[in-house]
Amino acid sequence: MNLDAGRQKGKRTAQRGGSGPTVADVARVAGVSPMTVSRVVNGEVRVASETRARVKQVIAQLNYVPNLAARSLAGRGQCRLALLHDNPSAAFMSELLMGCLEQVRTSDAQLLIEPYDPAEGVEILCGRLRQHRTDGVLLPALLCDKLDFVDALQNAGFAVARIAATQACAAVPSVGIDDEAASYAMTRHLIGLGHRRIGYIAGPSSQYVSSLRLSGHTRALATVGLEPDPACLSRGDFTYRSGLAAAEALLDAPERPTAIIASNDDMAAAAIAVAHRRHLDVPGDLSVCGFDDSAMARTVWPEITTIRQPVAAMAEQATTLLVEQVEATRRGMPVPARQVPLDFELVVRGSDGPPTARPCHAIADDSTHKSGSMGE
Amino acid sequence: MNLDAGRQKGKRTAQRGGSGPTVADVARVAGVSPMTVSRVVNGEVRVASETRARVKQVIAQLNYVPNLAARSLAGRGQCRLALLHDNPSAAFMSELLMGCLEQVRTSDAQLLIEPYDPAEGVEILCGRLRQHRTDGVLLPALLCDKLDFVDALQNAGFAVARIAATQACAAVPSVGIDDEAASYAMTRHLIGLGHRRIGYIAGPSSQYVSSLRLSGHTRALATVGLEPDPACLSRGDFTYRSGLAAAEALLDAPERPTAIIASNDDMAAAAIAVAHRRHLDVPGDLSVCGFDDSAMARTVWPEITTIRQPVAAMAEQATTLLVEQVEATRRGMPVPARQVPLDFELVVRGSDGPPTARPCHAIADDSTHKSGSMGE
DNA sequence: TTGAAAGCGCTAACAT
DNA sequence: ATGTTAGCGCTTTCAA
Repeated sequence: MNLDAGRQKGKRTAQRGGSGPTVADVARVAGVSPMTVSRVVNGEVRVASETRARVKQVIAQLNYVPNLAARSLAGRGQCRLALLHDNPSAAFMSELLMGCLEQVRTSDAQLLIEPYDPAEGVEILCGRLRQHRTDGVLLPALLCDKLDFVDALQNAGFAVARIAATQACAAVPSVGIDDEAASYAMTRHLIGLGHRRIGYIAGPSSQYVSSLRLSGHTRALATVGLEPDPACLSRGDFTYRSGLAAAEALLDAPERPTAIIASNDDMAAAAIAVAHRRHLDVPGDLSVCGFDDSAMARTVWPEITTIRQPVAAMAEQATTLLVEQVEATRRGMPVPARQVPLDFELVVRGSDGPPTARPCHAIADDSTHKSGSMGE
Repeated sequence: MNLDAGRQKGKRTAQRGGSGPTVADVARVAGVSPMTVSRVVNGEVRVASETRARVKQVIAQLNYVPNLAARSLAGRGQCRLALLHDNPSAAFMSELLMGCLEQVRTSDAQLLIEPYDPAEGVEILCGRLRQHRTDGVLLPALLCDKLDFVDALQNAGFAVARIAATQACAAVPSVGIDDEAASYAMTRHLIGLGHRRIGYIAGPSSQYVSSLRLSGHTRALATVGLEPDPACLSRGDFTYRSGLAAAEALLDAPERPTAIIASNDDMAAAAIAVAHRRHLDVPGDLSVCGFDDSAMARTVWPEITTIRQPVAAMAEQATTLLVEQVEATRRGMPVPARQVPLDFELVVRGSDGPPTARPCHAIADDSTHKSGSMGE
């Protein structure tokens, strides 16, 4: 309200363009010193709870927001994080960015997006990072599974956090879902619908996540006494094109599966295309499920039932972890590498249904089942 | 090298953790005052070219980088930009973000991502923006074509820049490609390949961009004396699903087209799916082209020949424009709204070829034709 | 538990 | 054309 009352005394306040109230303003109104305000804002302990309450109240009343520039100048040195970027999926990157940006803003860190070309060595990369005064590195999917790469980064003195890693590694902080459990949930879902003959399109065996997802599938099968059948297993390399061939193979089997689970959405979309080419109705004649909830899952028709990773949340967590680490290291008290497991979601859309039963074409759009999953 | 030589004299230099050399360091080594260094760094005019050279040299030698926090604290008040976000395409957003971030960093501005739900009124939005002390708003695709919305924002006192706008509007700074020209180029490309019977899947007439793209197509047709044929025109609403129906209609025509141009990639992908369902080879029996170069264009098979908008570049430009505007306004000297036209690219991939000729299945991968285009 | 003083790195506004 | 002075808003360090 009469905020200016407080500002009157300032040497030459008010005329500044944008900035709002400062610690000094708050201090004056609350009748304390700027220092105390600072303490309250930063949640330090040694403040009388009475004082704290009063200050908080004034802060709210004045709508005070700390000036980040000033804050970082004054010491609590802003840390610089680099988001390494080689994952070709724009959708993934986009959501990742949203999460990082959000957290980076509240932690008052700086975020650089650093493209990484595997062709250039880690050495070169480290050089570039150092030039930018990078403190910590955010390692999203794929990249974070190259353990020696991660190692090299750590040895070079950078703090590291892994996002959506599938290789376990206790020495590095990580956030992610439990792929095995998610895959298990998906197959259980299909079994629950009544499917017994389920084709599976696995990823390339060179990627660890492939075996993780496959083993979740196999475990689910086992719960109803089903043995893995070679005729029901086919491999792709996560591209749409490879999904085409894999789906053809599955549907060529003497006894056609009533459902196909692809280990990512691109391959699932390909499976749908193949089904359509053969004039099979999806999900009437064939259920198809994916994994990842990428953009593809919602653009093709019918929309794909899939597993959603909370990418933004993961990015936020990872950023927090990283900032935590950097600040701890600065104070010379390293923290243990935390592993943060996050929940996945089984998103049921229009591409699956009970076997052989007639279409049920009503798209069960977007009703999502929350599904807990605890990593390690 | 012996950077410390310069730092020796400082009261208590060196021991700081991250930060590198400061203006003072540079000044000392160069034998000038900090102010002069500041002037050189900011490219001010009134500096003897000799002095400037010397300072620049020292800057390079010391690897000096200005501390943004200090800079913004000291006055040249960092401006806050909000990127309004309602475009569902993650790929678009992602690239947009990359561009913004890059430019935001070099202009020393702050970027907030502000989701916008059209359901909430502009009023609410403005309130939120003001709370965040927003100076300028970045308006990407779709949103920026709602002229009254843009107006409201300007009237509320925010600087605005439009990205990939299709509605002309001289009062607001904009960057984007010339959709009409791009569409013209695409059709000319197909004509050059020998196609004469070209199906076209337009966007909904409610979006201005649809007519822009359609008219470019029609103009190209006219260059070889072709009249627009109703049987060759079909409409979708930019979704994959609508593309399915539109393509069916086109291919049901008594005289089947030898090529289909869809006015975005999702619908083009749908057209390919329909073609495959009918056992038509793409591009052997039917060429299919898209628009936008979205992720879809490279995930389906064959990969889609399409028009690429330089989204990142657009975002950079727009950010620059916006910062320019905000700073001008602060100094009370408003600048005219600039319209910046950017070049598009015709990206030739595997989904098109000469009519009826046999496949030529060799994917002409990623060879891209630069193609100039001047807006308005 | 609180406050006072000093200064982070930079740049306006005034000297010179 | 260059230098001086003073402070941006905050936090650190030290004192009360």
